Amino acid sequence: MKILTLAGTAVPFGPRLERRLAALRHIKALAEITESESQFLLRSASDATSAPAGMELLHVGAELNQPRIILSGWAGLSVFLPDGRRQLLDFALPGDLIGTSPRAGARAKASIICLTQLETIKLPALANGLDATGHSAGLLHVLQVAQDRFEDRLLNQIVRNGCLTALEKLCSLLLELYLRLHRAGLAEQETFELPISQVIIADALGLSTVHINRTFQQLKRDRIVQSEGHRLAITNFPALCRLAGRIAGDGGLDKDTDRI
Amino acid sequence: MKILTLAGTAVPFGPRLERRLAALRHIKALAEITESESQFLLRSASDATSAPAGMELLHVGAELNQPRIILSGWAGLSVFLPDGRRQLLDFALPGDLIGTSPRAGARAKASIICLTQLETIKLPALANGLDATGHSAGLLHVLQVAQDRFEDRLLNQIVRNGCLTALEKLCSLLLELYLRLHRAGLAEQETFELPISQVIIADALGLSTVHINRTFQQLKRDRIVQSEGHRLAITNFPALCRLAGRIAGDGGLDKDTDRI
DNA sequence: CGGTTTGTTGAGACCCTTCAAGCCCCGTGG
DNA sequence: CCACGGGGCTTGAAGGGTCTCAACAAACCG
Repeated sequence: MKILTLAGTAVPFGPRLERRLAALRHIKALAEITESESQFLLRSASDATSAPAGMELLHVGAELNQPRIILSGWAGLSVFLPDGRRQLLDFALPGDLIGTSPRAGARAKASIICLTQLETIKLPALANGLDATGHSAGLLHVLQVAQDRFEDRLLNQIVRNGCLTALEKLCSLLLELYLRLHRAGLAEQETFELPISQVIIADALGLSTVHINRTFQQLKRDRIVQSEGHRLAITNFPALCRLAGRIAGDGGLDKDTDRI
Repeated sequence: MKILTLAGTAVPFGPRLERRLAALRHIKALAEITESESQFLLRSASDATSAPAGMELLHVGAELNQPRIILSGWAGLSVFLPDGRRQLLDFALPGDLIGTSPRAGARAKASIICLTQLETIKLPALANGLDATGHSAGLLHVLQVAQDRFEDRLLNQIVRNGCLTALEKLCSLLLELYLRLHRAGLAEQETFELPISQVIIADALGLSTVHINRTFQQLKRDRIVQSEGHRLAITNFPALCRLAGRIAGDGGLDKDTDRI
């Protein structure tokens, strides 16, 4: 913990420090940053804050100048139609960067809603005052990688909601979630925590909850997945990939892209 | 045409110059650029090239380092599934910038297919060697605005394909196309050229061509649109907006955003 | 002019939705 | 302690939206 030995820096200690280090780990998983950039982040990160499920973390139109890292819990990028329908555009999982954009002055195009209790930690604005502080290259790259993955997920979501059947949609979503959680270290042995209700999955896939339920049952009946409580286990990975539309063969775990 | 008077620059004249000026107009419609940036673009733009319908302009995985402006014709961002299904993610219309990204080294996540005969003009790489040439701020802003609109359209496409009915999907798409063409100066009196077949619309909306056909007929029967040949006229704009899910009221023409 | 693409129409089947009801779990309050 | 209520999960039945298949007309193109 050589960070603590740095002269003149007011870095917290104990659990507060741990949260910041966790956030830093997530950042470093996106792109390589310099030691001085790490220090900058550690110093200017806030303490972790918690928000209850259902709370709106970011309103449509809000300026994207307040980056946060999700430490635990799930959130969802949502659009609400005038008549009450809701469409989930994307999930935000632990380790994901939200509330920011590589484009200075950009505004949120949709709300971010807590799907579970959510623990986040605020970071300094990464894009705006970068040049002044001299921490540009690495942090900019972090933003760009995050943006790149986000765009990948949007494209996948279009294909999912566009031309797949309900079974394929569900497989595609479960596979994406698994791969993302796996990369974040939150999935082992093809098993992961799925802390959201079937209502939310229905909103993401544009299906009714009743049909999500029946489709899920089919997936279990066919021994492709298996669940107890909120834990989901993939028991036939190749079949899941095939149904999800992924090209047969490897599971894509070794690839560096999110494309499914 | 003071451009021609510049000493030491090899700017073409006649129809070749006209194409470059058209491309420059499209760029300037995205964001303000300096006079020297304009000169840079005019000098390094290539001549216009034409590609037939069906041709693949950009392959998945290709590096996004060859910007082009569409001068005429339509293209489509497409994903192909192993079993032959196709999903159109986005349309590229005259004036749109393709084959580039604000992220240096980014790669195409989907193919770009000519939907009609397509006339394009190549520009110098805008993102890569920017700092060296000194043409950075304005051109970077152009890229970011283009990217921002692209992202807007992706989100709209998710909502469209996610939780709308066939009628609503079609209205939403027609409205987006109208607004984009209107901004590009290609629509007047709520009438525009729709040079694509119903098959392509079906691929974009994730519906069968048969159902697109019937839905289109319903739209005409309800006197919301009207068509002769490949020209489409919106005859009940408020109704179209309402069905498209837009909040009742203005048509959104005065707003600066693409959100529908 | 023939062949291909596009638009159109009908009939039947299938996927998915809606509505309704019941169950289980859990937190709340009496 | 139990009663109560709410949210999530499950199930059935009926209906509708959309698909597939098939055929044909019309437009387009070489």
